[in-house]
Amino acid sequence: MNISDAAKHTGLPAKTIRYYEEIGLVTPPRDTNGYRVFGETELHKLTFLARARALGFAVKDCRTLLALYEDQSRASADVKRIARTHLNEIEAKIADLIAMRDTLSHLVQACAGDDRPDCPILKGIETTSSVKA
Amino acid sequence: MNISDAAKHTGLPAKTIRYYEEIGLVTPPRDTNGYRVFGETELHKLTFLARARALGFAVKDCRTLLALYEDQSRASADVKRIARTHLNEIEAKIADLIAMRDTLSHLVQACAGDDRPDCPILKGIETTSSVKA
DNA sequence: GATAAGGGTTCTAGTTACTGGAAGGTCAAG
DNA sequence: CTTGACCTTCCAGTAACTAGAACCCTTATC
Repeated sequence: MNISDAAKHTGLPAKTIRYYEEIGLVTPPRDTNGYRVFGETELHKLTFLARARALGFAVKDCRTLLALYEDQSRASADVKRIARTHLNEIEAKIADLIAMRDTLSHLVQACAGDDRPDCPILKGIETTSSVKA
Repeated sequence: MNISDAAKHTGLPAKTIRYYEEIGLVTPPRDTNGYRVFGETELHKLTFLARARALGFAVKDCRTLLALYEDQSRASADVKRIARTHLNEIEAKIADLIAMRDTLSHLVQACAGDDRPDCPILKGIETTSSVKA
Protein backbone atom coordinates (compact mmCIF):
# COMPACT_ATOMS: atom_id res chain seq x y z
CA MET A 1 0.00 0.00 0.00
CA ASN A 2 1.34 3.42 -0.99
CA ILE A 3 1.16 6.55 1.05
CA SER A 4 -2.03 7.99 -0.41
CA ASP A 5 -3.91 4.79 0.39
CA ALA A 6 -2.49 4.82 3.89
CA ALA A 7 -3.71 8.38 4.14
CA LYS A 8 -7.20 7.35 3.10
CA HIS A 9 -7.26 4.48 5.58
CA THR A 10 -6.07 6.52 8.53
CA GLY A 11 -7.57 9.88 7.77
CA LEU A 12 -4.14 11.48 8.11
CA PRO A 13 -2.75 13.67 5.32
CA ALA A 14 0.15 12.10 3.45
CA LYS A 15 2.29 15.03 4.56
CA THR A 16 1.60 14.19 8.15
CA ILE A 17 2.51 10.56 7.63
CA ARG A 18 5.84 11.60 6.14
CA TYR A 19 6.33 13.88 9.08
CA TYR A 20 5.60 11.04 11.50
CA GLU A 21 8.21 8.97 9.76
CA GLU A 22 10.68 11.83 9.96
CA ILE A 23 10.27 12.06 13.72
CA GLY A 24 10.45 8.31 14.09
CA LEU A 25 6.87 7.42 15.00
CA VAL A 26 6.55 5.01 12.10
CA THR A 27 9.14 3.37 9.88
CA PRO A 28 7.54 1.98 6.73
CA PRO A 29 9.95 0.00 4.56
CA ARG A 30 10.67 1.17 1.04
CA ASP A 31 9.93 -0.44 -2.27
CA THR A 32 12.69 -0.74 -4.86
CA ASN A 33 11.51 2.49 -6.41
CA GLY A 34 11.89 4.30 -3.11
CA TYR A 35 8.19 4.48 -2.39
CA ARG A 36 7.04 3.88 1.19
CA VAL A 37 5.15 0.63 1.65
CA PHE A 38 2.52 0.45 4.38
CA GLY A 39 1.52 -2.92 5.79
CA GLU A 40 -0.78 -3.92 8.62
CA THR A 41 1.60 -2.94 11.38
CA GLU A 42 2.27 0.55 10.15
CA LEU A 43 -1.37 1.10 9.39
CA HIS A 44 -2.31 0.13 12.91
CA LYS A 45 0.26 2.45 14.34
CA LEU A 46 -0.90 5.32 12.19
CA THR A 47 -4.51 4.73 13.14
CA PHE A 48 -3.55 4.63 16.77
CA LEU A 49 -1.65 7.88 16.36
CA ALA A 50 -4.50 9.56 14.55
CA ARG A 51 -6.91 8.67 17.33
CA ALA A 52 -4.61 9.59 20.14
CA ARG A 53 -4.02 12.97 18.47
CA ALA A 54 -7.76 13.41 18.04
CA LEU A 55 -8.05 12.92 21.78
CA GLY A 56 -5.70 15.84 22.14
CA PHE A 57 -2.58 13.98 23.23
CA ALA A 58 0.64 15.77 22.36
CA VAL A 59 2.88 14.02 19.88
CA LYS A 60 5.35 13.44 22.67
CA ASP A 61 2.69 11.61 24.65
CA CYS A 62 1.62 9.73 21.55
CA ARG A 63 5.15 8.46 21.24
CA THR A 64 5.02 7.12 24.77
CA LEU A 65 1.53 5.70 24.37
CA LEU A 66 2.55 3.98 21.17
CA ALA A 67 5.49 2.38 22.93
CA LEU A 68 3.19 1.18 25.69
CA TYR A 69 0.70 0.01 23.11
CA GLU A 70 3.37 -2.17 21.59
CA ASP A 71 4.79 -3.33 24.87
CA GLN A 72 2.90 -6.44 25.90
CA SER A 73 4.36 -6.30 29.39
CA ARG A 74 3.33 -2.71 30.11
CA ALA A 75 1.57 -1.66 33.29
CA SER A 76 -1.78 -0.04 32.73
CA ALA A 77 -0.87 2.42 35.50
CA ASP A 78 1.67 4.01 33.16
CA VAL A 79 -0.98 4.61 30.56
CA LYS A 80 -3.47 5.85 33.09
CA ARG A 81 -1.04 8.40 34.52
CA ILE A 82 -0.47 9.96 31.13
CA ALA A 83 -4.16 9.98 30.35
CA ARG A 84 -5.12 11.52 33.66
CA THR A 85 -2.53 14.26 33.35
CA HIS A 86 -3.83 15.04 29.91
CA LEU A 87 -7.38 14.97 31.17
CA ASN A 88 -6.47 17.57 33.78
CA GLU A 89 -4.97 19.79 31.13
CA ILE A 90 -8.11 19.49 29.09
CA GLU A 91 -10.24 20.42 32.09
CA ALA A 92 -8.05 23.43 32.74
CA LYS A 93 -8.32 24.55 29.14
CA ILE A 94 -12.07 24.17 29.20
CA ALA A 95 -12.27 26.29 32.34
CA ASP A 96 -10.11 28.98 30.76
CA LEU A 97 -12.18 29.02 27.62
CA ILE A 98 -15.43 29.16 29.50
CA ALA A 99 -14.21 32.15 31.47
CA MET A 100 -13.23 33.83 28.22
CA ARG A 101 -16.51 32.96 26.62
CA ASP A 102 -18.53 34.35 29.51
CA THR A 103 -16.67 37.62 29.61
CA LEU A 104 -16.70 38.00 25.89
CA SER A 105 -20.32 37.08 25.37
CA HIS A 106 -21.39 39.71 27.88
CA LEU A 107 -19.36 42.29 26.05
CA VAL A 108 -20.72 41.27 22.68
CA GLN A 109 -24.27 41.41 23.96
CA ALA A 110 -23.72 44.88 25.35
CA CYS A 111 -22.41 46.23 22.07
CA ALA A 112 -24.85 47.90 19.71
CA GLY A 113 -22.77 46.97 16.70
CA ASP A 114 -23.81 49.94 14.64
CA ASP A 115 -21.86 52.75 12.99
CA ARG A 116 -21.37 54.75 16.17
CA PRO A 117 -17.97 54.66 17.85
CA ASP A 118 -19.25 53.95 21.34
CA CYS A 119 -18.24 50.38 22.06
CA PRO A 120 -18.64 48.42 25.29
CA ILE A 121 -16.33 45.74 23.95
CA LEU A 122 -13.37 48.07 23.67
CA LYS A 123 -14.27 49.61 27.00
CA GLY A 124 -14.50 46.17 28.48
CA ILE A 125 -11.11 45.15 27.22
CA GLU A 126 -9.71 48.33 28.71
CA THR A 127 -11.02 47.44 32.11
CA THR A 128 -11.47 43.68 32.24
CA SER A 129 -9.46 42.40 35.11
CA SER A 130 -7.71 39.09 34.78
CA VAL A 131 -9.69 36.49 32.93
CA LYS A 132 -6.91 33.99 32.86
CA ALA A 133 -5.34 32.35 35.91
CA MET B 1 9.63 54.23 32.83
CA ASN B 2 11.92 51.41 31.72
CA ILE B 3 10.87 48.07 30.34
CA SER B 4 10.88 46.10 33.58
CA ASP B 5 8.54 48.63 35.19
CA ALA B 6 6.29 48.49 32.17
CA ALA B 7 6.32 44.73 32.55
CA LYS B 8 5.24 45.00 36.16
CA HIS B 9 2.45 47.42 35.31
CA THR B 10 1.04 45.38 32.48
CA GLY B 11 1.74 41.87 33.67
CA LEU B 12 3.50 41.14 30.41
CA PRO B 13 7.05 39.73 30.40
CA ALA B 14 9.66 42.18 29.17
CA LYS B 15 10.49 39.74 26.39
CA THR B 16 6.93 39.91 25.18
CA ILE B 17 6.95 43.68 25.20
CA ARG B 18 10.08 43.71 23.05
CA TYR B 19 8.39 41.24 20.77
CA TYR B 20 5.32 43.46 20.50
CA GLU B 21 7.57 46.32 19.52
CA GLU B 22 9.29 44.16 16.94
CA ILE B 23 5.99 43.35 15.27
CA GLY B 24 4.87 46.95 15.46
CA LEU B 25 2.15 46.82 18.09
CA VAL B 26 3.85 49.43 20.24
CA THR B 27 6.58 51.94 19.47
CA PRO B 28 8.10 53.29 22.65
CA PRO B 29 10.63 56.08 22.06
CA ARG B 30 14.22 55.60 23.14
CA ASP B 31 16.26 57.38 25.74
CA THR B 32 19.70 58.71 24.85
CA ASN B 33 21.22 55.48 26.18
CA GLY B 34 19.05 53.43 23.86
CA TYR B 35 16.67 52.26 26.58
CA ARG B 36 12.99 52.07 25.72
CA VAL B 37 10.89 54.67 27.52
CA PHE B 38 7.27 53.83 28.33
CA GLY B 39 4.80 56.65 28.90
CA GLU B 40 1.06 56.68 29.46
CA THR B 41 0.13 55.96 25.88
CA GLU B 42 2.33 52.93 25.46
CA LEU B 43 1.32 51.61 28.84
CA HIS B 44 -2.33 51.86 27.90
CA LYS B 45 -1.71 50.07 24.67
CA LEU B 46 0.20 47.31 26.39
CA THR B 47 -2.50 46.87 28.98
CA PHE B 48 -5.10 46.73 26.26
CA LEU B 49 -3.05 44.12 24.45
CA ALA B 50 -2.53 42.03 27.55
CA ARG B 51 -6.25 41.94 28.21
CA ALA B 52 -7.25 41.26 24.66
CA ARG B 53 -4.75 38.38 24.58
CA ALA B 54 -6.14 37.10 27.87
CA LEU B 55 -9.54 37.01 26.19
CA GLY B 56 -7.97 34.74 23.63
CA PHE B 57 -7.80 37.13 20.69
CA ALA B 58 -5.07 36.31 18.21
CA VAL B 59 -2.31 38.86 17.91
CA LYS B 60 -3.57 39.67 14.44
CA ASP B 61 -6.98 40.52 15.89
CA CYS B 62 -5.35 42.47 18.67
CA ARG B 63 -3.66 44.60 16.08
CA THR B 64 -7.00 45.39 14.50
CA LEU B 65 -8.72 45.94 17.83
CA LEU B 66 -5.94 48.26 18.92
CA ALA B 67 -6.34 50.29 15.76
CA LEU B 68 -10.09 50.53 16.38
CA TYR B 69 -9.43 51.37 20.01
CA GLU B 70 -7.34 54.32 18.89
CA ASP B 71 -9.67 55.36 16.10
CA GLN B 72 -12.21 57.77 17.56
CA SER B 73 -14.37 57.53 14.47
CA ARG B 74 -14.62 53.75 14.44
CA ALA B 75 -17.91 51.91 14.06
CA SER B 76 -18.72 49.60 16.94
CA ALA B 77 -19.99 47.10 14.37
CA ASP B 78 -16.42 46.48 13.26
CA VAL B 79 -15.41 45.59 16.78
CA LYS B 80 -18.46 43.47 17.32
CA ARG B 81 -17.86 41.44 14.20
CA ILE B 82 -14.36 40.50 15.31
CA ALA B 83 -15.51 39.68 18.80
CA ARG B 84 -18.38 37.54 17.62
CA THR B 85 -16.20 35.58 15.24
CA HIS B 86 -13.77 34.97 18.04
CA LEU B 87 -16.58 33.98 20.33
CA ASN B 88 -17.68 31.38 17.83
CA GLU B 89 -14.19 29.97 17.68
CA ILE B 90 -14.10 29.75 21.44
CA GLU B 91 -17.41 27.92 21.48
CA ALA B 92 -16.15 25.48 18.88
CA LYS B 93 -13.00 24.83 20.86
CA ILE B 94 -14.98 24.26 24.01
CA ALA B 95 -17.18 21.76 22.23
CA ASP B 96 -14.13 19.92 20.89
CA LEU B 97 -12.52 19.80 24.28
CA ILE B 98 -15.66 18.60 25.99
CA ALA B 99 -15.97 15.76 23.50
CA MET B 100 -12.36 14.84 24.20
CA ARG B 101 -12.86 15.09 27.91
CA ASP B 102 -15.93 12.88 27.86
CA THR B 103 -14.28 10.17 25.84
CA LEU B 104 -11.11 10.32 27.81
CA SER B 105 -12.67 10.40 31.23
CA HIS B 106 -14.65 7.28 30.44
CA LEU B 107 -11.50 5.53 29.38
CA VAL B 108 -9.60 6.67 32.44
CA GLN B 109 -12.38 5.50 34.70
CA ALA B 110 -12.42 2.11 33.07
CA CYS B 111 -8.70 1.60 33.53
CA ALA B 112 -7.54 -0.24 36.63
CA GLY B 113 -4.22 1.57 36.61
CA ASP B 114 -2.28 -1.25 38.19
CA ASP B 115 0.75 -3.24 37.06
CA ARG B 116 -1.17 -5.49 34.72
CA PRO B 117 -0.94 -4.86 30.98
CA ASP B 118 -4.65 -4.98 30.30
CA CYS B 119 -5.62 -1.40 29.53
CA PRO B 120 -9.00 -0.07 28.39
CA ILE B 121 -7.40 3.24 27.52
CA LEU B 122 -5.13 1.73 24.88
CA LYS B 123 -7.98 -0.42 23.67
CA GLY B 124 -10.17 2.65 23.53
CA ILE B 125 -7.66 4.58 21.48
CA GLU B 126 -7.46 1.65 19.11
CA THR B 127 -11.16 1.71 18.51
CA THR B 128 -12.43 5.20 19.31
CA SER B 129 -14.13 6.50 16.25
CA SER B 130 -13.77 10.16 15.39
CA VAL B 131 -13.88 12.45 18.38
CA LYS B 132 -13.09 15.54 16.42
CA ALA B 133 -15.27 17.09 13.75
C1' DG C 1 39.76 53.99 39.62
C1' DA C 2 38.26 49.16 39.76
C1' DT C 3 34.65 46.23 40.15
C1' DA C 4 30.34 43.97 40.82
C1' DA C 5 25.32 43.86 40.65
C1' DG C 6 21.47 44.66 38.24
C1' DG C 7 19.47 46.99 34.75
C1' DG C 8 19.29 47.50 29.55
C1' DT C 9 20.36 46.17 24.33
C1' DT C 10 20.61 43.04 20.07
C1' DC C 11 20.80 38.66 17.78
C1' DT C 12 20.09 33.83 16.92
C1' DA C 13 17.80 29.75 17.59
C1' DG C 14 14.26 26.72 19.56
C1' DT C 15 9.47 25.54 20.53
C1' DT C 16 4.68 22.55 18.32
C1' DA C 17 2.91 20.00 14.72
C1' DC C 18 2.44 20.37 10.85
C1' DT C 19 1.57 22.67 5.83
C1' DG C 20 2.75 24.57 1.22
C1' DG C 21 5.40 24.55 -2.59
C1' DA C 22 9.17 23.62 -5.77
C1' DA C 23 12.04 20.40 -8.40
C1' DG C 24 12.26 16.14 -10.04
C1' DG C 25 11.80 10.65 -10.37
C1' DT C 26 8.12 6.71 -11.47
C1' DC C 27 4.30 4.38 -13.38
C1' DA C 28 0.19 3.04 -16.13
C1' DA C 29 -2.66 4.26 -20.01
C1' DG C 30 -3.47 5.61 -24.69
C1' DC D 1 6.13 8.84 -26.39
C1' DT D 2 3.67 11.68 -23.89
C1' DT D 3 0.41 12.83 -20.35
C1' DG D 4 -1.23 12.81 -15.78
C1' DA D 5 -1.21 11.09 -11.41
C1' DC D 6 1.56 9.35 -8.30
C1' DC D 7 5.83 9.39 -5.52
C1' DT D 8 10.33 11.46 -3.62
C1' DT D 9 13.23 15.14 -1.06
C1' DC D 10 14.18 19.59 0.65
C1' DC D 11 13.28 24.31 2.08
C1' DA D 12 10.47 27.71 4.11
C1' DG D 13 6.64 29.36 6.74
C1' DT D 14 3.11 29.28 10.45
C1' DA D 15 1.84 31.49 16.04
C1' DA D 16 3.53 33.76 19.68
C1' DC D 17 6.64 33.82 22.13
C1' DT D 18 10.99 32.06 25.08
C1' DA D 19 15.90 30.98 26.16
C1' DG D 20 20.33 32.23 25.96
C1' DA D 21 24.55 34.46 24.54
C1' DA D 22 27.30 38.53 24.09
C1' DC D 23 27.66 42.99 25.19
C1' DC D 24 26.54 48.05 26.94
C1' DC D 25 24.90 51.36 30.87
C1' DT D 26 24.32 52.83 35.64
C1' DT D 27 24.99 52.97 40.30
C1' DA D 28 27.11 51.72 44.53
C1' DT D 29 30.85 50.25 47.07
C1' DC D 30 35.69 49.55 48.19
